[in-house]
Amino acid sequence: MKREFSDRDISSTFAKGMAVLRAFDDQHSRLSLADIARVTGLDRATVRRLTLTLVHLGYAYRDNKHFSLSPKVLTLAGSFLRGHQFGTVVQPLLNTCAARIRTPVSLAIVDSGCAMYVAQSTLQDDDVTFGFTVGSKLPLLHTAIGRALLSLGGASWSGQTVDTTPFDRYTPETLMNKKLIKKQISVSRAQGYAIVCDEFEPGVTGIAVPVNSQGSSKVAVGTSCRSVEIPRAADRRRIVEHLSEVAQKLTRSKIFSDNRFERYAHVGNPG
Amino acid sequence: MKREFSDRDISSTFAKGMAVLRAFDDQHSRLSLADIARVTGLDRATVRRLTLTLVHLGYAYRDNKHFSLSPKVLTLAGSFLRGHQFGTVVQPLLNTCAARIRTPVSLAIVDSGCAMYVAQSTLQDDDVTFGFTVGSKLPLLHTAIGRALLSLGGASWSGQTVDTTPFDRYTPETLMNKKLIKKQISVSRAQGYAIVCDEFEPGVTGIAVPVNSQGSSKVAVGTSCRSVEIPRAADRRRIVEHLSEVAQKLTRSKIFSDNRFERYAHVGNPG
DNA sequence: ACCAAATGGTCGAATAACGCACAACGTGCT
DNA sequence: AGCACGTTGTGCGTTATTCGACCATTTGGT
Repeated sequence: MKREFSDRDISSTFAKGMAVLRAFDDQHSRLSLADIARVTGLDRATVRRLTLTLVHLGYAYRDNKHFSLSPKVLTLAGSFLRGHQFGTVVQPLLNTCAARIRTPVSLAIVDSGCAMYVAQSTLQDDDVTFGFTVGSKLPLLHTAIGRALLSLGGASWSGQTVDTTPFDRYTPETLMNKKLIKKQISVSRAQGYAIVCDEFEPGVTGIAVPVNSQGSSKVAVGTSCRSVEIPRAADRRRIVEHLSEVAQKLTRSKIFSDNRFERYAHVGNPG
Repeated sequence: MKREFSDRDISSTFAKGMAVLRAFDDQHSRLSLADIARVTGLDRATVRRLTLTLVHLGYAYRDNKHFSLSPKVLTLAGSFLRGHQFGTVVQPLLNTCAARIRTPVSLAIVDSGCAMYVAQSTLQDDDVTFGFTVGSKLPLLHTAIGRALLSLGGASWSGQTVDTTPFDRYTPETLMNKKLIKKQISVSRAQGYAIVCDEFEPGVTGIAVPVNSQGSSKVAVGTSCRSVEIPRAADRRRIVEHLSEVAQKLTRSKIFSDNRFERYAHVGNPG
């Protein structure tokens, strides 16, 4: 019989297991087997086996008939973070920048149609918290950091992304016209930074700067603050300058450059 | 034929896939297929299929004959963090505490014989960085946060852990005598905090406080600073007080309480 | 208390994955 | 070159996993 999905080089069992892992998200941190089966669309018996495997390996806990992720999943993220020197290089850069501009600074990349935070320096003594963590996803089209990411890469790519990415009206200010969004992205590309007011969260303004990563990976660094707190152009310029400094240092650090991200297989074989 | 490993309720394929994921650690962020096979002890053909599956799903990148984790693995951690309200509750607590005591504050749990960081507030404008991130693992026996964790749970458990956990001599100050380590743990248990000088990193002192989680999960909050910077007992007391305040607030927040962590399967079936 | 719907667990036939053995290729060494 | 070595890729028989169906219990409604 034929395999319905892909070649022999891909293990559907493992793929299903990862789907089970991903079934746990922000809103659904406690799931029953039936829940997981519904979310993933997999057979219930299969879900049961895979979930019990997860418990057996220590990546999930069981509470009678509910399951939840265990902290052990953090080890996977930690390997990535330290392997790419986030602890020693990236985090200090974000920290000092956040201290200077007095707002939380985040680093994001593009992941499957979203901007995803990969590092963050929250402000100390900050009463406001947006609740974002490493791994948080934000819309690409209606956040400053998203538009900074879109301004990397050519206009054809960003235009295509704008055309194909669905989005909601998050606030009354959300730009719904794709043409206007593209215009804003090209403005951001020209001026070297993106600023978005109240389009995603009411009363919150984001400012972000793309990181020129010398390669094809798309990285941006940005910050958020209350819209009322950046009235003057001088303040904005100061923030942009500090973010740009971080972006430059990241570029020079080569952490994101060349073939560490996104590049697939650049063979250099003679012949 | 018999199964060599466990029942029908566990999928060895999925378990092997997770082993491949874990093969990538701090030191080895770029691995070839043969490397992965060696590290995991799995068959090379199997490793090849599982790794290609990982690439197919977007959790890993391929660079000709080397593989590395992709940022997508952070989504798994993010689900855990936000699902347990780390962004909204835990992080602000750590941030304000770090600002008050002016040293980085971390939250750790016990994970397979180690203390593992699950949250952290690095100090802004800090020139020193230990390079730890979420998911970092530290020894349980020779760090303050580890001994704070050991002071939770009974003396029998901590004693057994001390007896069975292998360790190295990290510095000249590292306590090598298990009896003395147990003594230190019981001192920590009595006084409500742990302090460890120079035993893991030379010149670095750690102070940590256990979080009474009302359940069986083991959580602790701690900080590190240069040993020369905490000469006076008053300073230490101040740090301990602030850490204890965080611990109390975490206890009251119930994030770690009852059966969210560590509890396994308390079945209530009659008969 | 009753039934209906949903859930967790189990079994067997169909199917997918494993692990072995072998081939192809690139690399370094004498 | 020639050889030894390490690595990636591929077939095939054996083994494990899946999927559907079937109970046993639980849950919720009236």
